[in-house]
Amino acid sequence: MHLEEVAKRIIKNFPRNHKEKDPFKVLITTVLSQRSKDENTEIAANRLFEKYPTPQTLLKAKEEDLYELIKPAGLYRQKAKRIIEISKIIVNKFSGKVPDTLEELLTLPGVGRKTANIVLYVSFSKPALAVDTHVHRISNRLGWCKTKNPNETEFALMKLLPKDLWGPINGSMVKFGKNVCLPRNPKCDICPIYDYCKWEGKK
DNA sequence: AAAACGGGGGC
DNA sequence: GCCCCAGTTTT
Repeated sequence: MHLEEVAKRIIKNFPRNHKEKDPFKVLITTVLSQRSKDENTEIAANRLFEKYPTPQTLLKAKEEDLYELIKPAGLYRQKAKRIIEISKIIVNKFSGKVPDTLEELLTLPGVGRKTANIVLYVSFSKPALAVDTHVHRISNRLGWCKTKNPNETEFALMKLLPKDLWGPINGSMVKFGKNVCLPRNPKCDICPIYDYCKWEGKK
């Protein structure tokens, strides 16, 4: 089976729907999600947006006030500082709109390639690969690439897959990574692409 | 390339 | 206590 067909099978088996598309909420939620579990991220994001739904409202927020709201996501001091700073830059430099290019997004504090690419794909429907540890690990396990870090994986996957698959395969791989292709004890017995995996460690 | 950053929650 | 968690920044 061709690599592209395997990718499509992953996408079919682990579909990912992004309900929220508002660029500001996607951006801030993704910053909150860094080094944090989904459930806790969601609690933090809901509490934050209930009080501060836009960058304009966040301009007046006190850092200490954000601590309590976003605490469940962890690293709350650092994140509170970044969220306020991001809001300032968006309002003052980008006329209140989240920028829609990789270069501009990367100028925001706490926004790296992974976070920027999520915004590009989810909110602006642009082809983008947000390569995190899951996508990195799985791409290498499958034998799609031999890369040292997520950055290299991003460029490897861009060459391997057509643009219209970048966003979908990314999200689906994360889901796959959390449900089946786990870092430590992968559930190879229920893996839908077991036959196409070149990993020596597979069981 | 590696270390620092710096916290909640589960076990 | 120790580990993981859709990372980013600094050294």
